Amino acid sequence: MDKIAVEHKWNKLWQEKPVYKFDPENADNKYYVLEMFSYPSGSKLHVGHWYNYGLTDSFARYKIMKGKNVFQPMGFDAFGLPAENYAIKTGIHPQDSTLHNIEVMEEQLKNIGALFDWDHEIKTCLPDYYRWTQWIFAELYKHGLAYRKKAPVNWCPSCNTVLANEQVIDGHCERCDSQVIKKDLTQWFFKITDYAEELITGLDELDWPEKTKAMQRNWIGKSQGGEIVFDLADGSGSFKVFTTRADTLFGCTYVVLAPEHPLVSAITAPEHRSEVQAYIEEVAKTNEIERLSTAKEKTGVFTGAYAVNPVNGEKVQVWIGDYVLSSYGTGAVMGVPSHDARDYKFAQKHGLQIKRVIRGSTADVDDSLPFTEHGIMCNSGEFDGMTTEEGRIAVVKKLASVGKGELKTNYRLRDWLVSRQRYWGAPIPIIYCPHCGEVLDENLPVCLPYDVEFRPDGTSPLAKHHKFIHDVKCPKCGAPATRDPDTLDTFVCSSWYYLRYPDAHNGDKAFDTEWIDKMLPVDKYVGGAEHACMHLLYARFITKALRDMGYLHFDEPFKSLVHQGVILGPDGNRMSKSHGNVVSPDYYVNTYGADVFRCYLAFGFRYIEGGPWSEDGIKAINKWLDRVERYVHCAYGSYPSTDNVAHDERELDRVRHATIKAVDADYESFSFNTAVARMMELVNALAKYDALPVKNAKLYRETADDLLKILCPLAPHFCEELWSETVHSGSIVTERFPEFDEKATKLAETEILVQFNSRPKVRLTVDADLSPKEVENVVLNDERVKEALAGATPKKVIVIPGRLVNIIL
RNA sequence: GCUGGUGUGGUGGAAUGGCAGACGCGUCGGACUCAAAAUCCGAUGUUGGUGACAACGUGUGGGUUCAAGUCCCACCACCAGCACCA
Repeated sequence: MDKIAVEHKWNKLWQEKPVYKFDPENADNKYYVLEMFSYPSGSKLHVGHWYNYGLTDSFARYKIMKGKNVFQPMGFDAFGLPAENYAIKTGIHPQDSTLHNIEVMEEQLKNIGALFDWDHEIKTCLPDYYRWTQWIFAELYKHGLAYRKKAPVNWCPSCNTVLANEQVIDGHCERCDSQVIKKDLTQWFFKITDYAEELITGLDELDWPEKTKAMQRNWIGKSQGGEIVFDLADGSGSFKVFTTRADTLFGCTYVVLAPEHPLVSAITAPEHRSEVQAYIEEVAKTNEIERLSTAKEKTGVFTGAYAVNPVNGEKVQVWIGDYVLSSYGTGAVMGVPSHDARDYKFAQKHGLQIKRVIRGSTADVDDSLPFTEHGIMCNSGEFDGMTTEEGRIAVVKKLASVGKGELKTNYRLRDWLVSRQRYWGAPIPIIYCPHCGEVLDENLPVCLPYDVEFRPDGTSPLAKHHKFIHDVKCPKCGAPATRDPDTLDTFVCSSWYYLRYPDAHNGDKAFDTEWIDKMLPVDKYVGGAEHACMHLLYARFITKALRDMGYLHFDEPFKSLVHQGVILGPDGNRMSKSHGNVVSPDYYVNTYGADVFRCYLAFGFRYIEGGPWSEDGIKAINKWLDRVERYVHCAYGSYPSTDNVAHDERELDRVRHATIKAVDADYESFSFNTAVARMMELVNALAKYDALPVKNAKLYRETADDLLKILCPLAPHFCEELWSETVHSGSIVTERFPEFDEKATKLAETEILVQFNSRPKVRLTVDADLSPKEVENVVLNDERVKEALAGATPKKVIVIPGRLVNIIL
């Protein structure tokens, strides 16, 4: 068969007259399969696209054959930096390059032969989509989940512009290499922290890879402890510290405030002022990467002020240090050098007192300082003898009773900064009025103007578009006003696209609530693991926020998640132009065809693992499909029918049923490599059978038909061709996946291994349906076994039906 | 440092606690052929033995069990993510 010609033929026929379509009338039986949509880059589909889209399509096809009403849409995450950077380099407008790239990619995607539902296609850069992205911003705003505040951003003083984190390389600007500094700018945030707790607890019920759930838990960083009030010794005020180890409070010998802490300038003593000032300026210069480096020495300066340890009234020094983060907890920590490695270093360096208050709970522990293990409290007054676990609660409760503390849970998760000083994104629908201030623009879409100077020169590109910024009146009072010049992070676009797909052409709303309540959640979501803490977290947040607003009624967007592995270059490195190890699918697709390429990707790797590319074996897959073709032709050739069923026919039937059973389970669990292996075994069985002089044409044909059906998800064009070549009418694509007969998967007789004291000794064949007791009898009465026993009486006989018998002497 | 994962022949990779290495690749041998390609058949964990066979063998060291790649404990290596989060 000329596989490539055959693929072209069926591709064309299927596009003219689709053989499968999602049926909206049958939503009760829906199965929503979703691959993470792709960024429309200028280059061709790479191996990773094929791996993700090709094999997930095989899964979707399997589900269709299992009778599911599968919905598998496709679209493009079309806003974003690369298009804009490309425009800066070449002068080609992002909209033009993006829409062109999408056209090219649509064609390429069709070559895979996947059953994407193009009627529901989404392009996030078009107004009929981003209009609703803006609507989501508006709804979040109305519900207090979108707000503006000053935040530190990466600022390049030479280019005079804000940089995204990815554009900061080792603390320097990627374009001009000058040192990046932190600058406070007013930015829009989404209040994802309101959902921190539910985003953690919700993970428990999700069928997601443990790794990904762990990453999200870690990212959200729940931490239970207490806030403790320290009064200033001079009575001029107080501040709080957050700690998870209140049990060590008696060992607190100093406290450290973040340099940005609001109290710092007020409490600094005159003789320390110049030193403190210099330190704060020094800190402002260092970038965040350096500041947060664990390797960096713990620096800090004394403010000259003293605070009172509320649990024992002791006076302790107040320091400032850059290792204390203003954005976490209260921006202040207590220093307990005896029981915290970092505090220990700090205290040693600055000559601060070290006071032990926890001892080991058993004598044999190494209790040298700093002692960071759990143990028993000592030197802690009334709390002496308590375990650290009891103490960390008891101390806070005691302080709470006198108004000096409370139990508190903190999260590491920060609110989501969504402002981007970039052109190619969805404009933020906010208007600034001189009289009314910040006003939401509900007249959507706020269209992104085409004629914009997007070369970076220090301000947001949209800020220079006079008409966009100024041609607007305040919706409240009608006064001349201005628009927000920033655009939304593209992760906002991708945080809700799965909700739009089922209702992609709805012109009245983002989606119909009743309809998406039926269509969601996504039943199987497949994409790269690199999105664990970004896209996958944002999407969960947006779903929960929309649920609380009443726009939908489910808690999680993606019930079941699979990460495909990464196909590396032949050298074991990630494929990249700089490594020069990029493998293009085109050569293989043009040489062997899309089906062979897909089958090879299926067979060569564990799907979730991936691995280095190697073309060894792609020929073997090609050869194997040729064998399939040969035996299918053989089944429909000139062999006479006969009812003379010999042992080997039963064996063929057994392999057939066992294969259907195994392949069914393999598709279900994305184990495509073993699915192919099982099918190879079936072909081997057909080959043996073919060699027999006596043939049962009916069984042979049924087996060949079944083989084509179970292979169809991985090689749809190839199987369709053979299906139509033989006597069948209609498409194989929508045939039911064959059923298997459990009884038929087993042999009538099985070989069992007889072990003596767990060592293999004798093999014998017994009827498969014997009970364990009967097997034991047969074995013990076997001549060879008797001989081996030599009259000895077994102490114990262990029978594993169908497998082995272990005789213990 | 923390979290998660991985570790099996020359190689990609299989194994609900029950005969490790399925299925392929590669290699070796053979058939067909004038020859080659294609195709087909056979062998292929390591070591010893002509041999039936024996011993060893799933990163290392212990343990549980009649039985461990699989379960438990301690470690090593590599990969990924997070990392001064109080």
